[in-house]
Amino acid sequence: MTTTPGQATAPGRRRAPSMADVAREANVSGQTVSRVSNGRDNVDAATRDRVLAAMTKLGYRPNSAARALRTGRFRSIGVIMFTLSSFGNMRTLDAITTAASDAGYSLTLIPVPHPTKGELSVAFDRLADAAVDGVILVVEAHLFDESDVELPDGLPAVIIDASGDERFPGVDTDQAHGARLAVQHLLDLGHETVWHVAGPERSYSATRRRDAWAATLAEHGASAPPVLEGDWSTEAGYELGLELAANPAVTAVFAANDQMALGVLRAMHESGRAVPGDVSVVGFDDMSESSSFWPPLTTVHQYFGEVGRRSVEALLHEVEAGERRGNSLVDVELVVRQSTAPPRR
Amino acid sequence: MTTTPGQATAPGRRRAPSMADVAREANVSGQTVSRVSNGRDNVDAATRDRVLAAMTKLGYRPNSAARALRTGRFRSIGVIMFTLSSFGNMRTLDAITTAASDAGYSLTLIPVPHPTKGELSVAFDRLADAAVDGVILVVEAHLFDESDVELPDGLPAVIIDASGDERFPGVDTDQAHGARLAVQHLLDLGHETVWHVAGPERSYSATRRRDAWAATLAEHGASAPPVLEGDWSTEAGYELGLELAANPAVTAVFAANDQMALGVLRAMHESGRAVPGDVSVVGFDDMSESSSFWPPLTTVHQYFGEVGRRSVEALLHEVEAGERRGNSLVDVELVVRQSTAPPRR
DNA sequence: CGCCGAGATGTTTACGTCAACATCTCGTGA
DNA sequence: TCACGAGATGTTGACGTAAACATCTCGGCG
Repeated sequence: MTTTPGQATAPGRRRAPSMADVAREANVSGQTVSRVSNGRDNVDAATRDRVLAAMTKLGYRPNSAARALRTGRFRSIGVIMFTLSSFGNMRTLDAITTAASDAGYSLTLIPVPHPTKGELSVAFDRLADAAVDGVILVVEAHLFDESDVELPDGLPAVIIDASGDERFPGVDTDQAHGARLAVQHLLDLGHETVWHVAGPERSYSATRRRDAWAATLAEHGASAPPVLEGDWSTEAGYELGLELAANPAVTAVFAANDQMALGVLRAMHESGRAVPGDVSVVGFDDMSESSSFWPPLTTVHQYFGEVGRRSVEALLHEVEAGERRGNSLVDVELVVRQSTAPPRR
Repeated sequence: MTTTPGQATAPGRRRAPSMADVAREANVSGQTVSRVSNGRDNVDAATRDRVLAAMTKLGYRPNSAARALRTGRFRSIGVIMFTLSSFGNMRTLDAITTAASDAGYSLTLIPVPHPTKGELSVAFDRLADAAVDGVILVVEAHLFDESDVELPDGLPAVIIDASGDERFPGVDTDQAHGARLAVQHLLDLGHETVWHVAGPERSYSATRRRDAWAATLAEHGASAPPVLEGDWSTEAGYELGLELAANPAVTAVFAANDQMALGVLRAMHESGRAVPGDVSVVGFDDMSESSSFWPPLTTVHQYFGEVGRRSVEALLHEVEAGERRGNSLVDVELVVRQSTAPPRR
C-alpha cells in the first residue's frame, strides 16, 4: 500500500477510482480486476461477481489513457474532413461513424476549416497528438498532393475519392460511370447535346465527372458546349442556371451535384423555362431532398454508406492485421425521376 | 539505461520513438525534451534547437496516452448524437468541431444508431471508456429522460435543445419565438388561421414549436386546426401536404422544418395549388438549399453555429474552471422569401 | 497416499510523460 | 573575492493498466 488509499470523500472533485481501489474493495488483486474488466474467462464466477459489485459500488470506469499507454492501441480512428456542409461528406461520415462504432472503435473528427495547404498542415499537426490508430482522409486530394506535409510515419491511412493516389489504399465512387449514365440518359431521350455545370476544378470528383461527360458526348458525336464551373453551392447553380436559361439552345443540363441542380431548377422557373418541357436537368448525389424538388430530380445515386463502410473496413484491416487492402470502387445508379424528358420538337 | 535502446531499425514495425530516444539523440534529459515539447520558455535557445532537430530526425510525436495518463486530461470532448442526417445536427456538429478545434480540443463522435433507450445505454457505455473530458448531448431529450442509465459521475456535460433539463447546463434555440414569428407573419398577411405540420411528439423542439404555434393562434383569436404530425422527413411533408392540398380551406401552412416544408411544396405543386397564390408555406431551419426551393422558402433561420460555439464554451468552462455555466438561449430570425403572400380573396 | 496438472489468483514490472524537487552554472553586487 | 540568486538542466517517482511470470489450491489418478 504505497499511495494514500481512497481518501475519505473529499468535498471537491475526488480522484476517479482506479483498479487498485476496486481490488481493495473486492479483496482481490488488481490483476483480477483487470481480467474481469477485459472479460477474460479464467476468473471464478463468485470472484467475478464480487469484482463487478465493487466496480458498480465505486463507479469504476477503466482509464482509457492508461490502457492505451499499456497496449499501444487507442481504439479510435481519425477522420480528416474539409467540411461537413456537403451532403456527401455528411453521409460518408455518418457511415464511417457507425461502422467504426460497430467494430468497437470511436471516431475522432479533425476539421480542416479552410481548404488551404496551411490549414491542412495544421490538421496534420493536430493529428500528431491525436490519439488515433489510423486515419481516413476525406479531402480534396489536389491540395493534399501539393501539400509538403506528411502524415506521421507508419500511421495507417485510407483516402476517399482521390483515385490514383498511390500512397494509400483508396475507396472511390465510380464518378465516371455516374456521369456517363447521366449524359447517356439525356442523349437517349433525344437531346442533341448536354450542357454541364461542373464542380471546382481542384476537386478530383468534379474533374472526373467532367471528363466523363466530355468523353460520352464525344463518343456520340455530340459537340461539347463550354463548361460552366461552380463551387457546388445552390447559389452557383442558380447564377449559372440563369445563363443557361437565357440560351434557347440549351435543352439538357447535367449538374455535377444536386445542390447546383436545384439552383438550375430555380433559375429555369424564374426564367419561365419549363422543366422538363423546355429543359431537362440531371443532378448527382441523390440527396434525400432531391425526390421532393420541383420537379423531382433525376440524378445519380451515390452509395455513401458503402463508401464509409469499406473505408473503415480497409483501415481496420491495416491497423489490426498489418496488411494493406487494395483500392476499392463503389458503383453508382441512375435514378430517373421527373426532371428529364425528350426535347420539345 | 534500463530498456534496450532504439533497436537498430527492425524490419517490420518498430516502436515509435519516445522522449527518451529524443533525449539520447540530443544529449539532454527527458525532462528537457518534455519542456521543449510543451513550449516552456525556460530552455536555452541552442538546446531547444538541438532538441527540435532530434525530434525531427527521429520523427518523434508525443504519446498522447501517456500524456493523458499523467495529466488526467484528454483534451478531447465527446458528442453524443442520434443522427447526422438532419441539417441542424450537421451544422451544429460542424460548429462544435470548429470551436473545439480552436480551443485545442479534438472531437470524439459517439453515435446512437437508433433512438431507443437501449441504444442510448450502449452509447453511454461507449462513453465510459472513451477518452473525453466532457460531453455534449444532441439527443431527443425525452428518451434521455426516460433512460435509466446515467452519465458517468462527475463528467461535465452540456445538453442542446432540451430546455428545462435541470441536470446539465443547456444551450437552446428559441424555438418558441421562431414559431411565433412564423405564425405571426402569416396572420399579419391576412390568413384566417395557420395549419401546422409538426415534428414527432417525442422531440422537445417539435413540441415547443407546436405549443408556440397554438398559443400564437389563440392570442389572435384564431381557431387551431388539427395538427398533422410528421417525422421531419420530406416524405412525411409530402404525404401530409397532399392532405392539406385536398382541403380548400387551407391557405397557410407552418411546417416544423424545411425538409417537411419542401415536401409540402411538392404536394401543392402536384395538386395544382399555387404557392404562394393559393397557399402560403413557412418552414423552420433555413437550410442552405431553402433559398433555392421553388418558390424560395420563407423560413425561420436558426443560428446553429452559435449554438455549437456556446455549447463548447460552456463545456470547456466547466472542464477547465470547474464552474458550471447557466442555460443559454440563442435567438432566431424570420427570413421572408417568396413562399408567403396574402390569401387570395 | 502422494504426485501432477489445470485453473484461479497474486506479484512485478514497464509503457511514456510530466510535476516536484535537486543540482549546477553563471553573472552581479557588496 | 565570494555569497547569492536566477535560470538552465537533471533525477526521481507516480499516473492506471496489462503482460509475463510466480504461486497456490484442488481434484483425480496411479
